[in-house]
This record gives sequence, C-alpha cells and structure tokens, in this order.
Amino acid sequence: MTDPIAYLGPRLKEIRLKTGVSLREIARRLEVSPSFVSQIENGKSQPSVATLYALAKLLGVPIDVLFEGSGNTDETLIKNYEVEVDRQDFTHPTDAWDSSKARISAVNPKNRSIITMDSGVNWERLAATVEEAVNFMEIVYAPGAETNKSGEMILHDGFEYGYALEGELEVTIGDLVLQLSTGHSIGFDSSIPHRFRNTGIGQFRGIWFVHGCNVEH
Amino acid sequence: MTDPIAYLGPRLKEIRLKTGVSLREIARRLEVSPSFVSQIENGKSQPSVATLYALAKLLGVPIDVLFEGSGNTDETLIKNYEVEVDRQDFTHPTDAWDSSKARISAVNPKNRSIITMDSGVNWERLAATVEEAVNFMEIVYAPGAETNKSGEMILHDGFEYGYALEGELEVTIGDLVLQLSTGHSIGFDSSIPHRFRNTGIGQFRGIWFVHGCNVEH
DNA sequence: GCTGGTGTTAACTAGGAGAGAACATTCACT
DNA sequence: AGTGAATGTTCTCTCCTAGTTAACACCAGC
Repeated sequence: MTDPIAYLGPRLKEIRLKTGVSLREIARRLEVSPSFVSQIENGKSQPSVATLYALAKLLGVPIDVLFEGSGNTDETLIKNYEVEVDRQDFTHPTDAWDSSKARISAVNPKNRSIITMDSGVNWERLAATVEEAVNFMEIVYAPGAETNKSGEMILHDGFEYGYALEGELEVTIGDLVLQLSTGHSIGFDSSIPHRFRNTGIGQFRGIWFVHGCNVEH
Repeated sequence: MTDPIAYLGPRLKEIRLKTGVSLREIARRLEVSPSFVSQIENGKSQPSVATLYALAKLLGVPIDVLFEGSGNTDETLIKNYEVEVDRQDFTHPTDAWDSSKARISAVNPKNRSIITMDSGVNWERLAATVEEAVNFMEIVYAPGAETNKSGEMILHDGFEYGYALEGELEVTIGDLVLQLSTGHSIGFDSSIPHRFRNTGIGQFRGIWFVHGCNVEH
C-alpha cells in the first residue's frame, strides 16, 4: 500500500475537480493564497491540520476519505443492469425505473443505472425493483442544485428515508428546514410538501429510499 | 461553536487514556519526543498532517472523530431519541424499535438509538418509525462478526435493501454468495434464507432498510 | 537512597507552511 | 487581434512552528 500522505494532494485535486470548483475559489474561501492550494494539490507542500480540516469541511467530505489510497481493488464480479435511462415522464418517484421482478439484485457502483434530472440532480439506482412501488437509490445534487428549479415543493404518497453520504443538503419538509451533512439521516411522510437544495460548495450525495403506499408482494 | 482544532489535543488525550496507553509509549511508536506528544495533548502545539494521520492510525480511530470535540460544531437542531435500548426479543427486524408515530424524523449521528446484538453486531436507528413495519438503520459488523454465530440462515417476510459504507461483508442469500464493499448495494426478498459475515480486517458499516409486508399508513 | 516509570515546561533550532509576484494558458468579449 | 478576466503553475523569500533536548516534579517498588 502506497503512502496515503503522498496521495493527499492528488486526492484533493480529484475531489475538487469532481465538484467543478476552481482552485482560486477554494483559496478565497479558505483565506489562503491560490499558489498554496496548488502546492498542496501537487504534493509540493502539506497543509496544517487547521487548513486540512477547513478544506475537508469546504469540500463536504469526511477527512478520512482524503487518505483513502487510489489502490482500489474492486474485482467483485457483480453483474447488473447497465442501462442508461433518461426518462423523467413518471409521476411517482417509485416509477422512475421500470419494474423487473428479480428476487435478488446486487449493483456494482461502477455500472449503476442513472437517471439524469435537470439542473444537476442525478438518481442512481442501487437495486433493481425486487418489489413494486419501491425505489432504492443514490441521489447526487450538484452545488446549487435543487429539487425544483422553480422552487415549489413536491408531494406524493408514501414515505421517504435518506442518509447523507457527503456534502450539505438543505431539506425543507412542510415548514421544517433541516441542514443535512455527512451521517445525518431522516425519514418522513412524503405527503408532506418537501424540497431539497444543495447549499454546500461541493456535491451532495445521499442514500435515498422511497416507497409508495400500495406495497404488495 | 467552539473551534474543533482547539479541542484536538484534549480529544487525543481522552482517547489515549481510555485505551490505557502511556504518553511515552505513543511517542515511542510515533518516533517523536514524549514532550511533543504532551504539547499536542495540551494544545500547546499542533501536529503535522503526517503525525496526525499516524496518531489516528495508532489509536485505531478515524481521523474525523478527533474533531468531534465536546465543542459541538454540529449545530443542527435535530432533536431525537437518545434512548439506549438493548432488547433482542423481537421476532421481526422491523420490530427492533418501538413504534412512534411522528411524521418527520431526523437523526443526528451523534445520538442514535443503538441496539447491541451479540457477537459484535450493532444496529443504529437512522429514523424513528414514521410508519409501521419499517426499519431504517446503520448496521455495524465488527471484524469476524456474523448474523448468527451458529452459522444458520435467517428468513422473515418483507424486503431488505443495503448499501455498503465501509469494510467488507460476505452476503449469503439462498445459494448466492456476494462480497459487498464500499459503494456496493443490494436488494432482496427477505423470505429467502440469508446471513451476513464480516470477512474484512476492519469493521463493516452499511445502510440498511428493512420492511415487512403489512405496510400501512 | 536509587532506579524506572509517569507527564510537564522551559529554550532552542531547522525546516516547511504559506505569501507574493510573475508566469503561461484559455476563454469571451468588442 | 487586442484587451480583460478567468484559470493553474513555479519561482523566491520570510516568518512561524513542528519537533528536539534538557531539566523539571511526581509516583511506584526495591
């Protein structure tokens, strides 16, 4: 295993690029010089603990992921659906994907079925429907992205459960406003009008589970 | 909100004392001077990123917990149940916690309601039951831990969905054996006999969602 | 008394965290 | 093509601080 400290810089750069933030923007928010951020990313300098902490907070990732080496051996041979769908003509979240009555479904993160919503919102299916009226997915909100660009709330029957993986998500349910960050979780009645908005600088990722009322087997 | 950086030292000391290791022993292993460790613990000096990393590795804690100071940077006003339950006399996973008919539930990772199963398996509730026959939780398997120490499979009605956060979990469903690692996800019919086992060297954590058949609202 | 453990605090130094400037690019305009 | 404002990079330099060495005070057991 290679030295995780040495990969800290490249890892930071990778995360920053993924979120589409500029190096200078980072520097501005951190109140350090752009050159220093560059030096860090290229491994020519190392941040202090304080800047490392601020950096992680800014990017919305737990510090530990910054040290997860690139030595990622993912040789698990999980076969699954690799369809790239792009339909948004469904009325209920649980109808996002067509149903397929497998009794077991396993999905490799590399080839998830993805639905691209408008304005920087993605849904990635975590399991093919082993039952009706259920949707198990990872949702990804780009910085600034929101459920409805118009700002109006949505509601539907059923219930909804979420777990925040990384980033910041402002969750509005009824007149309740919550700020979700890594590790936070929620569950609520979907018939209450709700909407989400990524208020962080980095992307938001979360595990989401939605099911309707007419669950049958 | 107090500065989490300032609490880094005290936090380290707290963890060290809890494990019963001497300050000088830490210094020896880290290959730094004992005085420096003392200075770090008393907040009179701050470690470099490299030493911080080594320190966390040595103490066996993720770096992020070193910043979960008593000065709670997490000011999200999420109120939730803080009960420590320890009952295992339920017959169905969805009955693990008593039901409480809130329509919205948000849970802060710091004060989740935890059920301690035997042989290194924990369930941490991610949302209070906003509906019947549903359980949304984070499951933690210590290295080597398994669903049933006896090795027999379990089955119950309903469906089950999982997402792997960290570690390795060997999942056996019927005669299908899968290896889950970070990012992998599954969904299956719980009436198929199944069991899990942590085959990795570290702990396994995953988001789990279980619901029964008699879902009503 | 001594010896071996514990943690703490001074005074000091070498090295690197971080700044600042100038650099080469690429865009989008008039 | 010319200006302007972004982008990231690479020099050089300074000042601060991560980390050392020394001596400190405390407890055990022999």
